[in-house]
Amino acid sequence: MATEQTGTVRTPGRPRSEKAEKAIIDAAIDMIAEGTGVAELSIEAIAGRAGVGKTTIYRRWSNKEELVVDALASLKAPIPELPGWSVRDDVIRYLSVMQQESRHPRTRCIMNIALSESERFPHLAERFREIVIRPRREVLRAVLQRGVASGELRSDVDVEVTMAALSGAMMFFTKWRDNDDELPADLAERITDLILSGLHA
Amino acid sequence: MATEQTGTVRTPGRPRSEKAEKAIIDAAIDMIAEGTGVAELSIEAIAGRAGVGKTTIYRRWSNKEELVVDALASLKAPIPELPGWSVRDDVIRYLSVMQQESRHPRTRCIMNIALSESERFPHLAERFREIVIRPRREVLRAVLQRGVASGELRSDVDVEVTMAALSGAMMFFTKWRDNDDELPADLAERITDLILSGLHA
Amino acid sequence: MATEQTGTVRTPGRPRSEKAEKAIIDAAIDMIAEGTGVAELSIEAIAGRAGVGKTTIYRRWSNKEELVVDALASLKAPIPELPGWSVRDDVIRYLSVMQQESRHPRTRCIMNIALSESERFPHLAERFREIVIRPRREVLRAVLQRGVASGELRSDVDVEVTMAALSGAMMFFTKWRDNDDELPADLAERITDLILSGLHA
Amino acid sequence: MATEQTGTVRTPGRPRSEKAEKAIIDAAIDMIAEGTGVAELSIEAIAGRAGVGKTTIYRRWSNKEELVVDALASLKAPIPELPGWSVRDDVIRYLSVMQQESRHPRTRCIMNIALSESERFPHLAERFREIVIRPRREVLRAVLQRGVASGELRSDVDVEVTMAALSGAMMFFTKWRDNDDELPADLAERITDLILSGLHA
DNA sequence: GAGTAACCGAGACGGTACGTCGTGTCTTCTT
DNA sequence: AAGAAGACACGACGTACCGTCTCGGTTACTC
Repeated sequence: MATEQTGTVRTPGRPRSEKAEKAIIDAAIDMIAEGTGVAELSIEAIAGRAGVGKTTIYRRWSNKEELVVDALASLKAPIPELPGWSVRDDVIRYLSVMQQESRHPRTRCIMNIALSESERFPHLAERFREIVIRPRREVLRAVLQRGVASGELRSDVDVEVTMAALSGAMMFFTKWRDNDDELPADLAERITDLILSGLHA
Repeated sequence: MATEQTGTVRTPGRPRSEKAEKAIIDAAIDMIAEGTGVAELSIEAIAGRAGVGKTTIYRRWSNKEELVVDALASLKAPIPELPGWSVRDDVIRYLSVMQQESRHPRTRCIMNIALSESERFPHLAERFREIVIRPRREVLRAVLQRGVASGELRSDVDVEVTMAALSGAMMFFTKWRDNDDELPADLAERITDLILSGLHA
Repeated sequence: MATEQTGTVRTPGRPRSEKAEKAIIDAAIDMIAEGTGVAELSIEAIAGRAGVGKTTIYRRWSNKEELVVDALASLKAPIPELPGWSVRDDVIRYLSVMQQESRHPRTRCIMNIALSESERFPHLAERFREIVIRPRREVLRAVLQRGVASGELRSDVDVEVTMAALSGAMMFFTKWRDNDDELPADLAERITDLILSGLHA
Repeated sequence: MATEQTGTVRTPGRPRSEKAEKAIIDAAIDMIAEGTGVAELSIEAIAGRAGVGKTTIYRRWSNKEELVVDALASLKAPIPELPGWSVRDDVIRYLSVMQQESRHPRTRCIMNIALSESERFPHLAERFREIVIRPRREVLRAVLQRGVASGELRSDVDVEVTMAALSGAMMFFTKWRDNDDELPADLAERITDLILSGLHA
């Protein structure tokens, strides 16, 4: 939320309508999800679609950025659950889910917004890091650390760089391959095997 | 160029001024390089700075996108030259240059524009792939293939995925690390050693 | 007013600023009065001088015409008061005032606009007829009818044509005489005597 | 013509195309006659319709005004011929023709342009006076002077004012009557009788 | 018959104004 | 005091003409 509620003291006057808040966020998300470019995602259009006055939006968020940040937060994609049988299996599953998600329209939208607007709106990048990147990184780090602990991976593995290599390889391949190249079905496996090949104990 | 010249037939009327074209591109680049966000990069501002009428811009490019694409093309960052002594040295140098470039303001701007606008403007991503990604990929691929040929790398190395892992690790680390983490000085080495460790013959 | 208020029902939302409306009209009048041709009387210039956004103008008037019509209406030149001693005296006075007015810059401007734009903007002619021509015609008609009633004029006088002859003679002489001819000082008397000479009882 | 030919000395170079000149004037007249407002009568539109470059127009006339003036000149409405039987008959015929003309579309256009643009373009008024007003005035003056000479009119008639009263009455009635009033069929007779009534010897 | 000089059409040039749209702020009445 | 409605000043959008300027090509006269 853009405006914090200080303590539990009840402010005087009419309380803010939660319905309005929801309608605004929903309208914003709908428009993002419909592929409306971020350029066309005007405050006026959101207000119109939400059936809400512009004031009601600006009372809550002072920028389009802050609104988008909050809309983004409500889209929190589910974090993959990993069975934990082996490092290789877990990493493959992690990357597979990542690849799958990149096809799902809603996730695509989050990614697009996050990537395309993060430069314009620094808060947005920060928030994206916080709600999308960090939780996933925790999951992946846990997998690798478990592998070190279990002796499946060498004890001197550079965990941070390994994570970057795994996620980065998938993202780079997905986004910057030549358009006419198709995305290999076994990409997750190939990345995993390549990177883990030197890390086994 | 936005308008192609079909053959050598001369169109009637006054030819378009190359000077104006250059002034427009230069103005656009300057504004991008000064950190002017793409949002503030208005056609009117470009026209004003270039000392040119708006019509002269719209006569050549029908969109801000097309103009930015062409401006981008003229920014072609230099491709790193690699000494070729060993795969490890060349890859480290390649990644180091990549890391250095990401600090240089002009390159930063290209990257920012390319990343942030590529979703809004599909042509832009395509052009960026063509003039920035592809040439660098060729260089890196040559290094790896030379390594395979010389026996420095195993003969069954998955070259494409390796390239993605190398570049992706660097990009991911650079862009999505936590803000308070500092970028390690020996990042290029660490990435290289991690990924090549399993690939040596 | 461009937009009529139907009844007393209050429209929702912020009401239109009467101050802005006045500033716009004033700016338009000032520019007209300063001799700014109607061609140079651009909406942007009016907005600038009135310290008002263009939208605020277009919200009220959809055309330059409608704005000019309303500006004109607010310029209503004063109608001459006639002492009523005799038809001849009153008519002479009426025509003299008409001649005087044609020299006063503000009245000149109304006339110029009305004459020069009435063909382009039909509403303008209608409005001019209504607020300038008609009231004066009433005054003049009253004079002539009083003359008939008092026996000063013949009872079969063609009042409408007489009025047209009086006003028309003055206008025609004023506008279409050769440029090097000077306007005679006793023009009002000469016209009056000429036309009334055949109408005395 | 806007540019004068000094003497008969032949200027060097290719002579100006009379065909182009005619095409330009014709295009302008056509557009005026079609009721195209003077505002829409753009130089570019004239050039386009005439199949001529803009330069060819600007080489001959430096303004839209000068072009319109020349176009106007080529529209010279025919001067009424008067049988000369009696002053009354001639004046009635003169005014009738004037009234008829005001209905003919081409004449209407001349009038409209002349009236509506004469304030913006002073040359235009001057030219209109010269080619339309003055010749007609000569005809009318001749009629009145012949009447004085023949004894039909009093010898002290104020000829100039009489002419203004006759023409002015007709113009005023035609232009400024209330819209719902119809133009009386016998208007020319009524004006004539009214004004001449006091002038008979 | 080769120059030469002004013409021709086409159309690009730097400008100015157009009328529309979205921004973030404000002002009104209603809940 | 928050709600919706909508007006406010501002500024960019993309379009249309303005009057000027190049282009390659076309006449007509002069040498």
